[in-house]
Amino acid sequence: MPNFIDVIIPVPLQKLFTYSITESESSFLQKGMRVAVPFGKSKIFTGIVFNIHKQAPVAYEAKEIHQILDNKPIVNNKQLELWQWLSAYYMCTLGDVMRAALPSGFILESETVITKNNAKSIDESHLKDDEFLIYEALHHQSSLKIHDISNILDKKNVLPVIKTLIEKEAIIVKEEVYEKYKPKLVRYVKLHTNYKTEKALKELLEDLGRAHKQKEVVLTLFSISAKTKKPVKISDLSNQTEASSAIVKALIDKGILEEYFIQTDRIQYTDSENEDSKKLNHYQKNALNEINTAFKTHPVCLLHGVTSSGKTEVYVKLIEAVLSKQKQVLYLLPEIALTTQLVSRLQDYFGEQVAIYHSKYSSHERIEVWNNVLRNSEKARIVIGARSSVFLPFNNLGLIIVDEEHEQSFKQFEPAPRYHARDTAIVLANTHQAKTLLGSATPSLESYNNANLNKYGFVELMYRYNDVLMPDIELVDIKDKLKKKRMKGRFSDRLIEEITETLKNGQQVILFQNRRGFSPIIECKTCGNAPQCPNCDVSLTYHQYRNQLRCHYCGYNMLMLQDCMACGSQDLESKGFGTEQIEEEVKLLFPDYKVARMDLDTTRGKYGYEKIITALEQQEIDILVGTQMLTKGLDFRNVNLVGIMNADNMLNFPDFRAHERSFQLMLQVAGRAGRTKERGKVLIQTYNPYHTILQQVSTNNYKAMYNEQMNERYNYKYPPIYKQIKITLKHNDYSRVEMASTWYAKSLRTVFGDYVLGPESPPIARIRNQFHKNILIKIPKKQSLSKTKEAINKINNSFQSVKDFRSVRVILNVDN
DNA sequence: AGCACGCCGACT
DNA sequence: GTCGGCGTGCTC
Repeated sequence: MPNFIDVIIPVPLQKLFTYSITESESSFLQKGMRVAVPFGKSKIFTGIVFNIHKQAPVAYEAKEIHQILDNKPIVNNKQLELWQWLSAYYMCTLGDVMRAALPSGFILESETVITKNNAKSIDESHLKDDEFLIYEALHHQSSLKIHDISNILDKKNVLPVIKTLIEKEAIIVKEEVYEKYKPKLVRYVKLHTNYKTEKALKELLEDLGRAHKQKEVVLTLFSISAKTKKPVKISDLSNQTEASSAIVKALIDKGILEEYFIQTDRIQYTDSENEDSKKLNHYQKNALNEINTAFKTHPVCLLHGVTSSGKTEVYVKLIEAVLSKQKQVLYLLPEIALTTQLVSRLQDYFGEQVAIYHSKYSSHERIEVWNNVLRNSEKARIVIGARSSVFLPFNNLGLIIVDEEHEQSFKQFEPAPRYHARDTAIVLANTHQAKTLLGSATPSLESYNNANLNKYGFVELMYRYNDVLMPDIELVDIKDKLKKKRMKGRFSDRLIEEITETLKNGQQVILFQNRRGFSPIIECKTCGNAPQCPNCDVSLTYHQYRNQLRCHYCGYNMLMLQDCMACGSQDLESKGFGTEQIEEEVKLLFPDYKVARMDLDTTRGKYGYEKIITALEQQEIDILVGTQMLTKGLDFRNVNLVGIMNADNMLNFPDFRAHERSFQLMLQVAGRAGRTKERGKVLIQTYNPYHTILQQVSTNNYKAMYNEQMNERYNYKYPPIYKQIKITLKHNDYSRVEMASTWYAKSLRTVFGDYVLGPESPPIARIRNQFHKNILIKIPKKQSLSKTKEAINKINNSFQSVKDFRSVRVILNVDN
């Protein structure tokens, strides 16, 4: 009886694909192994085995698989369960989930390799120019890839040329699959076994008498191995002898030395001294007990702990308890918080058992972490990671901690799956019967609401460690200051006073500027024209450090203009409020102090972020100007003043969560001030000091914010009162999206009536030359989510079958 | 998503 | 006359 497998292919198709396998393959293969399969006309893709069965497909003949890629499953059943949930809940394909879940090194794709057909001699004069160029190149190189050919011919569409060459039987093409992951091998040397005897050794050293360098290398090898009693790395050897690798190589070639390889992990953790975890204070102990009690009745618990309350120590105790039961722990953090002190703190406690997983890691490093988790290895009992670490192959998870639970960046927006890592983590924990702890100083309305409804357990930790007082928060009315002429640029007299005072005391200052959407733009003073991005409906922003105008949406850039594009006037003015401007102004106001800036531009590169942090810690920086990045998990002893340059631009952001987010952001930044005995100071500059959010921030009144915002959400039917799905349609032809979105919304209204909003053009209607339209579906609590999605899918299918609409891209975003 | 097939404009 | 543009349809 024939055997078959259903396979997930990493393409956005809502289908599994069936391939036929042999009897022996069927006894070897297991769910979760990778197979290389032919897909389409010529390509070979990596698929994950989802099902093994004997039901032959009826409508087509199944192809045979190309190759089995694993000995053991690399994805376990619990993960496949989670993948199915993700694909259903977030309305994307299993292929989308697979792409996001696996480190890219696991997903092999075939490459077309071209070689010369030696079986046939070709009259080169019959070849056209392009054909000749390729044929000629094959004389020098035995094989070429598509990419090489594009380079040789200097064009991108090379397939027709290859086709004619095949017809002329000049070349042969085949598909080759490369394993992308290669274990890292380190080169070691030892003396060749021929010279193991003392006599042979003596002769060797005599022979080398005149080759001083080589003799030195051999002697150094002896001394290193005598000292360390360990294998000797080639790199160490050539470092210590200052001999070039050529000399070592010569010795290897002569057969005097022998090289060999040992496989190592790319990520190595050196410091093996583990610290004991700290003793908890009274409040922390209480919190820990309450969490444990909550876990008895609730799978999820929310920990509302103010900044500096010592949440981390509580986490550490919880982790210790789970580890002692031989279970795994996942510690989720927003991406930007991952490069900070917190990670090293956890490593101090748990040493080698900590593995880190995030986007700055190379694909190879991620595969190593993946394999360690899969094997439940000692090296990855605790994974600290960004949102994608919910995809790791845990098999015995005991606890998930979602720190900074309120962070919006846990939700992925592009590409699909548009999942929320916090919510996914809860589902993941459930499949393992594990517990989830959500921690935040400013919980999301969603989680706080769930705690209020008793869906989650709830624990508060409202006392700062060592009884440090909450910073004193002062609102500065810049409208009033402007009227009274008490502003110097963007700085009010109050802010300048406080900065001066703080610096005088030898303390540091952080200035926060939320740049989002309010970067400096250039405006002509004569005609008011501001240069626009040719691909998007936004003004270009000015970047001083490269003297460029850039678009934040598509990356378009041009050299800074000398004169206005519209009227030619040279009177150009930079408007707006970026970190660069602030930095410039601070430097002028406080020329005797060191000023640094921290934003996307200055933290590029693997260690850019760390460098600035370290400089601040070492007090090489007096004033740090920065964006959101400043808010995450940083603990600076000597910062006593935080200035928020302009609170209004975040409050006025067009998003239903803008107020909630402003509150969270401002309190988080405020938390950076005064973490030691002395009480910190926070100044918030605003045009509207009577804004309720600002009042709530200044009194640190989370509950007031929660109640008021929930009221708003109720009135305007927003989450968490209603569930929400956003549908975005994109096309480069405006009238086409217009028509398509009207049709789409109308169909939705036949099912959901008034719960459909739109279509509406977003504030930035065109990005990368694509026009956007948004439709919003509100889903009341009592309405079935799965039925709703079913209906949407149905409408989506009929939409796709309208010819004119097929080219319109549709993006479904659940819980946006 | 890729990739092939197929039908219309700007070049030798 | 061809080269190459991208609309349309399919992938086990």
